[in-house]
Order: sequence, then C-alpha cells, then structure tokens
Amino acid sequence: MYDAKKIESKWQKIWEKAKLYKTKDKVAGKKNFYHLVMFPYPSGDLHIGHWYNFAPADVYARLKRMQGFNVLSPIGFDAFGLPAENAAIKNKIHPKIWTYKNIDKMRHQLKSMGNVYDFSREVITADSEYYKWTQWMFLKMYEAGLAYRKKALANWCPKDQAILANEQVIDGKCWRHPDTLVIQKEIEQWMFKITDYAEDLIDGLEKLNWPERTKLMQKNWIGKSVGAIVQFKIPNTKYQIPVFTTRPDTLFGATYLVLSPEHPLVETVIAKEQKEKVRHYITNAHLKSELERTVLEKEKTGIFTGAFAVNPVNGEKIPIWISDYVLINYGTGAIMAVPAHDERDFEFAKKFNLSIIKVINPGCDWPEDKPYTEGGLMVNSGEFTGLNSVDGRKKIIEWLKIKRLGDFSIQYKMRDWIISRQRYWGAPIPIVYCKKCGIIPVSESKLPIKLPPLKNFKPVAGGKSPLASAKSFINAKCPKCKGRAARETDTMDTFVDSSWYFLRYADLKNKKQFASKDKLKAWLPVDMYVGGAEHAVLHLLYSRFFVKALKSMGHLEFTEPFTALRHQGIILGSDGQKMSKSRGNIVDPDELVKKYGADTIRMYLCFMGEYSQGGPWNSKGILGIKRFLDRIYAKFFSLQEMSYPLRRSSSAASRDTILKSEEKLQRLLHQTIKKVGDDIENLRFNTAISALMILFNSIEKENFSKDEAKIFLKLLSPFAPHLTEELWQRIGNNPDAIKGRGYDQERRRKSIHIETWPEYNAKFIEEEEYELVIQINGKMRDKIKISKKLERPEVEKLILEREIVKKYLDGKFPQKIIFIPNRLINLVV
RNA sequence: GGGCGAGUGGCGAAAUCGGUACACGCACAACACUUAAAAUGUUGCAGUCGAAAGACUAUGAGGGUUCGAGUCCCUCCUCGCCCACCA
Repeated sequence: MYDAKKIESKWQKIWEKAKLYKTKDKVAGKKNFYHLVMFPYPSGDLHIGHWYNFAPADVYARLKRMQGFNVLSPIGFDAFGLPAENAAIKNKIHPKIWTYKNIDKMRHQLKSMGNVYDFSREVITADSEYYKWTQWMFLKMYEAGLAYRKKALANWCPKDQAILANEQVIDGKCWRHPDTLVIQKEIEQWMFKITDYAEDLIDGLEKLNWPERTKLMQKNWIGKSVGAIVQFKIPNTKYQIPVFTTRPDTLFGATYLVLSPEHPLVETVIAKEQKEKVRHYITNAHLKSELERTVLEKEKTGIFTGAFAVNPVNGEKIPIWISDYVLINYGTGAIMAVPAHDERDFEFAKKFNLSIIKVINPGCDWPEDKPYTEGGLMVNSGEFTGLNSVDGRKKIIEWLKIKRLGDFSIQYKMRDWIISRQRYWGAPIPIVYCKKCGIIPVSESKLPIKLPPLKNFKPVAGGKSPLASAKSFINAKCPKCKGRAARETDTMDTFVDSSWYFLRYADLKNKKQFASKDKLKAWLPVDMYVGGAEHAVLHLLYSRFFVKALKSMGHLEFTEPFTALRHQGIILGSDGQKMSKSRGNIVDPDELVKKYGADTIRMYLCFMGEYSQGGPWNSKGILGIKRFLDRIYAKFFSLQEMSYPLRRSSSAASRDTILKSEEKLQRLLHQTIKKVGDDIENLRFNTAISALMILFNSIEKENFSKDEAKIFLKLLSPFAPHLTEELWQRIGNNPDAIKGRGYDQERRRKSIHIETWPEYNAKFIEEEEYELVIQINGKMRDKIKISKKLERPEVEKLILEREIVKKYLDGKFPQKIIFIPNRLINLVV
C-alpha cells in the first residue's frame, strides 16, 4: 500500500513550483495542439461527472504532450448564471462573492486531479476584463446587423410574474412552482440572427470530425425544408395569404387553409357572424401553454373564420380555418391543408367534415381511412396529371412563378437566438435608449459596462431585470446627444459568454483585443474538444455561429471552432438513476480522492467502460485499480531497494527457454506500446489499461530490466501522473527529487512528464508463427502452431494428417476447404 | 409520433475487417500465510451432461444470407438519449 495522498500533494506542489504545465505559445520544433474540455459552471463542487469529462481527457492531452506536441490544455469557469442569483436571494450573499468563493474551491479540487492545466490562462466569464469582450462582440454583431431587437415570445411564469430562461422550464412548468404551467408572452428582446447562418451551419458539419449523431442532431435542429411559398388570394379584398409547403405537387388537393391563431391576417379576414366565436377560440389558445398546444393535446381543435380563399391552380374557393396546431413561428404561420396526403390535415378534416380530394396515386392498394403521404403519380391535377411528385413539384412552382402566385422557398426550424435575460448576474447589454436618438450602442472605449453593486436581486415586477432598480442604469447619458437616457437593463444569456471563451484562452491577458491575430493563429481552431453531448444544439451550435459571424466580420480566419469533438458518457448513481441530491446516490470525488488517491480515481474512470457510454457507478471496481497501482508501487519499490538493475534469471531453466521467454516478453512489450498509444488516441482508455495490466502481470513474474521499467512507467504516466513521477525518480536514483528538494529547473528537466512516448519496433511485434484454428463445418475443433511461411497446400496436407482431424472426417474427404492465412482453416464435409 | 443508439457470464465489460465469443477487472469459492481476521499470494470461475477427456447449448426473441454471424439483412421485444403538430 502506498501513501497516495502524500505522494500526490508532494508532486502537485513541485510541479506547480517548477511551472511544469505552463504553456508557451511557441516551442521550437514542436507543433501546437489545442486540447479543450468544456469549462465548468462554478456550482461549488466538482462532481464525478466533471471528473469523468476531465480525467480521461487529460490522459489524452498527456499522450499528445509525450508525442511531441506543444499542448494547450486550459481550464476556466462559466461563471455567470442563475444559480448565483438564486443563492444570493436565498442566502443574502452577493452573486459575485458566492461565485468567486466557489471558484476558489473548485480550482483547488481541479488541482487535486493532477491534470496538465495551465492555470495562468484561467478564463472567468464574470471578470469584467472578460465580459468587456463579450460586450464588444455584441456591438460587432449589432454593427453587422446580426443583433436586433424584436418582440418575441418568451416563457412567462404567471405566478412569479417573471420571464424564465428555457432551462427554468421543466416539462413545460415553472421550476419553482411545479403546478404552474409556463405560458408564452410577447416582450421586446435582443436576438442574434443565427438563422442567417443556417445554411453555413449545415454545410460546415460535413468536414468536422465529430460524432455523427451530434452532427445529425444539429442538422435536425436547424431543420432545413425545401418547398414553395404559394399565395392564396382572398376574393374581393387586396389580401392574399402566403403558405409554405414542401408538397406543391399536392396543391390540387388543398381543400382548406389553416391560420395560426397569432396570424396577422386573422382579424382582417373573419366574417362578421364568426367574430365572437373566433376571438373566443384565440383567447383560449393563448391561455394554453406551449406544452399543451404541442405535446399534450392529441385532439385537434379549430374554428372556421367564415372567410374563403382561392386555390391558385384551380380557382376553387376553399374555407379559411384557424387552429393552434399551426405554429406562427414556422413557415408563414399559415398552411394549405391537403387532407388526402397529410396526417394532421386528414385528422382535422375528418373531425370538421371538410372535403378530402386525392391527388396522388399510391400505386398500390391504400386504405380509405389513412392519408397517403408518400410521392406517386399525380391525379386530378389538371394539366399536371400524370407527372410524378418530384417533377410535379418543380413544374407547379414554375407555373406559380410565372403567374406571380408563388416561388421556391427554403424554411428552417431553427429560430433566432433570444439572448436577453431579465437577470442580474450576466454581462450587461451595451445599449442605451435615448428618447431623442433612439437605440444607441455604447462606444467601444466605454467598455466594459460593469454590473452595478445591488442589494436586491429579485426580478423587478413585470418581468424586468433587477438592473432596472440600479440608478446608474436608469439615469444614463446618451452617447450621441449627451442627453438623459436609460441603459438596457437586461443581461446576456450565459451561452453568449461561452460561445467564444475558447478564443480567450489563446491570449487571456490581452487588453486591446479579445485575442491577437498571432495567438489565434498559433492555437485555433481547437484540435480536440471533449465534453457532454447535452450541448449538441446549445453551446456547440452557438459557438459555431459565433465563429462564423466573427469570421465574416473579418476577426477570425477559420470557419469552425472545434475540428474534432468527442463526448463522454454520463455516470449514473449505483442505482442506475441520474445522480441527484434527493435520491442520495451522489458520488463525491473528494472523498474518493481521500480514500484512494487521484491516480486511482483517474484510472478507474478510464477503466469503467467505453468512454462515450457512461453507466452506473460501481464503487467496488475501484479496488481492482487500487490493487494494480499498489502492486506496481511494491514492485518498483523493491527494485530500488535491491541493487538495481535486476534481470530475470532462472538457474534451472535452459538457455533456450530463457531466450524464448525473452522474445515473448519483448514482443508483448512492443505490442503494448502500440496498443496503449493507439487506444488513448481513439479514447479507448479501458482497453489501454487492460493492456497495461496484461504487460505488468507477465513482466511482474519475470522481473524488469531497467529499460522495460522505464517504458512501463511512461506508458502508465498519462493515467497515473503522480505515482509514475514518484517511481520515475526512484529508478532514476534521484533522492533529492523524491524528497522535494532541488532547483525548479532541475525538477522540470527530470520529470517523467517531459519525457517522450516510447516507440515500438514493428519487427519485435511480428511473429513467425501463428496459431491456426482448425474448424470442421465451421466449428472449432483444434489449434496448431504453424509458421507463417507455410503455403496453402502444405497447410492442408499438414492438417489432413492430424489424428483429431481424421477422427472428425471419419474417412471422408472435405468437399471444400476454406483457408484464411494467419487465422483459420475450415474443412466442410 | 419521428430520429439515433444499445441489449454479450453473477457484475463492469472485451472481441476495431464476417473468422477461436467472454480478454482485463470486480464479485464469489477453495487453498497458502495468520492464534484469528484483514491484507496479500496461488488456483478455479458462461450453462448443461461427464470422474476426466470431451460433447452439446449460449451474445434480447424469431427468421434469413454465408463454409462460418455478437458483427450483415428482415420481423419483433426491451431500454436509453434527442426532437416533437415544423406543413
């Protein structure tokens, strides 16, 4: 048993003093490699999920270092956000104090992991020197027309009388009042025009080395649909209703229109006699939550406006309905209903007894009670009858275009990004409202607009930010006319802060720019990004948008922030449930470190299973790793005690056997070097560790040569940086280092963590012989060691002569012989 | 409802290209050491039958392709994640 705690804290101190992990922007002869993990929110505790993200990722970073890269592996804190404010309201402590206290604690916890982090580059998004640049980026977005103010629907909690962030809406309900359904309320908000980049965001995915499912999620989220806008005129008025459809080929089957309750033309079109009923319906629809309108409500509702529109292709008058299954946010907020070929329209038409006209021939028997939604040959479609759906779409759109009644159109599900938050603990939006001059951006030289000290952090009535009670914000000066004006009191969504933090790591201290061109060039884009899959359509999408926007404004020279991305899995409680305080199934890494040491925890997390899979926590398994490290320590300790080096010897054994076992060991060693390197590279940490175990198990019995001992420690060092450092100094007979003495430069020079990754020799891995599996009718019956040089006829002859084979063949000759060199032979009888 | 994954010993899991299923570890059992326990070490450990050699059965269920399937195809079941009236 080795004293992990003692060894680990000793080396952590020495490394820090020697600035072992300080990263220079340029090192002669080394290529830069930017390795990044998603920075944590400073909740106050580094939980096991953070460990699972950071520890194996650090193993990867260490491999890269040893492979000769100049690796930047920074860490920081996503420090703005709601929990700080809630803690402030609850415990009467300023959000800033709460946050920075947590950061101090977490920094300490992070250091206990023994990662290669360069803490001199620590980003804290709540620092005014950081959010100054967040504000600067807002101004740039504003200048470029990418930030705009608009009335938008937001989540409104009727009980709190406040706007909620999306994250505060749990299953459609207010997080603090689980019985209160959140409703949509329209208020003025700042938005980022992420939709301008919809196409770029889809295109860029292709060349990214990301998990396919993440790319797919982003693609689905952006939700591109290709179709047409079709204009439906309202007779005897100047109005027409545009609808978006992906199936213009079914236009002849459009038997009614449906408007969203929020559609701007609703009031205009309602017939007098329907007015009351329709208004009643709309009011009801507005009272419903988003959840009710989308998920919960299975049965469709709707109401006839009393008005009609004209189908442009056949001049038919069709009724205009209103229903809340049509969303105002998508397409044009109105649809043409083709009940014969759309499930929702079909359901609606059945319920309200609207006519159903088939215009696509399924080409097979199709039940009457089901709409046919696929393509086929067009029927009942005037001059277009007989075309297939694909051609029909084009032809109809062309026809509409000539008549000026429609055009091609592409729609996206993705909506613009609402960044306004009616909250205190975030970066203030650098905008001033002047009665005379209107909306005026703060000038760059005045940045940062700092958060004013406040005492009360509760949202101001009516859903306004707490900043609305700050005098300096209410009584400000207009930058243009110098007259009285008011500052924007909303702060920015914290996802804005985290959309560019990876740029700042490259040049943290820069006061003139968010980062200099040189340093950006030195490090970006990020070569490997490791973090949770839950950010697939949040942070990972927003960051891509930011980089694309900054690039088109001329501030960056690359188009994608993260060249390669990998996700770790989620660790569940030992009960298989999500870890939570209320379930009491939380695993505390601090306690584990105390009990077993960081090296053991790092390694166990790597060993648990496939990295991207996660799974339930099993505390018993740690013992296996703990034992492994104990055995290693014991072995190396004895090596040091017994005048080193000590070579395996066996007086009784013949020279031949010794040579054979030498060769075997040599092969295993080189196989392991290759396997551990390859496995870490592919984030297959579990099998890398099992390879190390196999090597140690067989080498342990035979004893180490000095070279083998060194190689073994190097291979282990990414996983167990503290233990390997200790043993490295021991086998290097460096007592000063063991005792923590010596100059910093000396310590740095002698550390195992500046060593290079061992190289394997392919010649040693290759074997002249292999084990040939002998199958009879596909079943394994025998094995035989043979030379790789043997050709097929020789092998066949050899096999057929074997007694056991003869027994199975029972005098018959195989009808077929399948021979796979280096693997198996299958005799088919 | 749609999309994407996954299902292998008592447990965490290997098997990366269609070629020996269960590597490595945990748990368990026996033995050694010990007055004893823990720790450590050694051995065993998918199931059935068998004294053993070995045979048969096994990768969620059922079918198919193949000399050969955990891996490929079809149907179904279960679980997880994401999206969800997107026209």
